[in-house]
Amino acid sequence: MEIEKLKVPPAYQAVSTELQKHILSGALKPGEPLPSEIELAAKFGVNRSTVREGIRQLESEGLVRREGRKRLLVTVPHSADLAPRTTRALVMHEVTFEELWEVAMVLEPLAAQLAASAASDAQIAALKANLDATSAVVERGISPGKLDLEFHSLVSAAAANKVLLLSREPVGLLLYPAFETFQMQLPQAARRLVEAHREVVAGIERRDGAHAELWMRKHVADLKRGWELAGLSIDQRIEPGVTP
Amino acid sequence: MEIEKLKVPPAYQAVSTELQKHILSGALKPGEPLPSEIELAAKFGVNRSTVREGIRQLESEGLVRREGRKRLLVTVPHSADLAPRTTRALVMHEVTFEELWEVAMVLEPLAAQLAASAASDAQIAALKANLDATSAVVERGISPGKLDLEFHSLVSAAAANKVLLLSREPVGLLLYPAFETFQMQLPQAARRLVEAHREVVAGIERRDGAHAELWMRKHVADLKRGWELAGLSIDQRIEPGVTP
DNA sequence: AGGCAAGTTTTTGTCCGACAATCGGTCAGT
DNA sequence: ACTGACCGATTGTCGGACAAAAACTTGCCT
Repeated sequence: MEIEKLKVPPAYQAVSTELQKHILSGALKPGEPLPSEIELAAKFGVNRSTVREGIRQLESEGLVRREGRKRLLVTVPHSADLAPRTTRALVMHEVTFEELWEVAMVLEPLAAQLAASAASDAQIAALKANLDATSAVVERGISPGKLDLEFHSLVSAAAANKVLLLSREPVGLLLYPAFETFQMQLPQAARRLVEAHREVVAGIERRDGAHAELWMRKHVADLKRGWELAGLSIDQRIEPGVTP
Repeated sequence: MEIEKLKVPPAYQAVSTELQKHILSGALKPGEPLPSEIELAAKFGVNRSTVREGIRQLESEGLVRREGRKRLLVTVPHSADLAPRTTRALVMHEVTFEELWEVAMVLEPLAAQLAASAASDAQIAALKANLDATSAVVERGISPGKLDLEFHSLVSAAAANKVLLLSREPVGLLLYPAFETFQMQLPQAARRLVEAHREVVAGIERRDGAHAELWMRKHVADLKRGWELAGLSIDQRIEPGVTP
C-alpha cells in the first residue's frame, strides 16, 4: 500500500488560493475593491494576521494592488509586474548571452513584422520620436542607453500581440543593456544601430512587414557580431542591466 | 519649489526587497537556509509579523521555499513557479488563439532546431517514450491530452536554452490544451499530430536541425488549420486548460 | 440647495504577547 | 545499537492593541 505524504497547506495559503479562485472566476472583477481585512478574516474564519499574509502573496503576483493605505483593488497583472520576476529568474539561472540572443532572434523580427500590419498612427509617431532621440544622442557620441530598450518595447507594443509583449519583455530587459558593455569599443556600432532602427520604422510606416522584419533580423544579428568583435564570449553570463 | 508626495513603502515591503537584495547579491546562496523569523525581526528591527508578511512575497515569487515547518531555503525560481503566473496573466488579458499561435509559430520551431544539436541521449529516449505513448493512445481513439503538452516541454528542455524554456512554457500551457477542443471533430487531426511528432523526433535523433524545425513548423501550422476547420474563430478567447 | 470644514468611524500598518504543533537533537533505557 | 521519552527552537495561528491615514458624516455657512 502506497502512503503518499499528505500535505496540509497552511491557512495563509488557503486564503491566498481561495481569493485567487474568486478573482479568476470573475466574482471579483478588475477595478473592484476587495473586502476589508477584518471582513475577510471573519468570512474565512481566520485571524487578520493570517489574512494579511495571504494577501501579500496575491499582491506580489500582481493580482491585487494597493495604492497608499487604501483598499485593495483587483487588477490584471501587467507586464511590469511579471517581467522583473522572470528577469530575476533568468539572471539566477545564469543564462548566457547566446541563449538570450537565440530567443531574441525569433521574437524581435516577429514583433517588427506584426507591427507593420498593426501599428497605430500614435505608435508610429512614438517610434519616430524615439528614433529622433536616439539619433540625436548617438550623434553626440553618447550611448543610446534606455532609448534602445524603449525602441524594442515600442515595436512589440505596436505588434498588438499581448503574448508576444509579455514573452519578449524579460529578454529585452536583459539583452539590450548588454549593448552598453561593448558599445564604447565599437564606435560604428551605434551608427549601425540607428540605421537599423530607421529601416525598421520605415518598414512599419510603409506597412511593409517583410522590410521591417528583415532589418530587425539584421539588427539583432548585429548584436551578436558586436558582442563577438568586442572579444566577449558567447557563453558569458548576463548581468542584470536595469532593475525596474 | 516642487514638493512631491514622497512615498514611504510599508515596512513589510522593505523587508521583502532587502532580503531580495541579499539573495541577488549572492550573500545568501541557493540552498542555504534563511535566518529564523525571530532573528530577522531582530536584525531588521521590526516585529515578527512584519517579517512574515515580507517573507510571503518572496515565497510566492519562488525565491525562497519552505518544506514543512522547517527553515526557509533560498532557491532559484523554477519554470514551474513562474509559468502559472504568466499563464494567469495571459488569460486575464483575454489573449486570442491567434496571438498565442503567432508566438508559438516562432518559438516551437526554434526549440526543435536547437534540440537537434543539443539533445542528450536520455532526452531523446524520453521523447521516444512520449511518442510511443502518444501513438498508442491515439490508436485507441483517445485524445493525447497531456502527452502533447509534455512532448513540447520535452523538446524545449532538450534545446538546452533556459530562456526559451521559460518563455515557451506559458504559451504551451495555454495553446496545447486548446487542441482538445476541436480534436473530436477532426479524427484525422490526431494522426497528423503523431506523424509530425514522429518526424520531429526523427530529426532530433539524426541531428538534422532543419528537418526537426520544418516538421515542428508544419505541426504548429496544422494547429491553426485545425482550429479554423473546426469552425472556431481566430479571435476566440483562450480558456485556461490546465491549472498546475 | 450646495459647498466647505470639523469631527467620527473604518481601515491599514505595526507591534506585543501567547500557545499548540512540529522539527531536530539529546539522552537514558533496553 | 535501537527505541522512546524529553527539550529547546521554530513555525503557524491567534487575540488584542494603537497610531496614522482614509473614508464617511455632520453641521455650518453662503
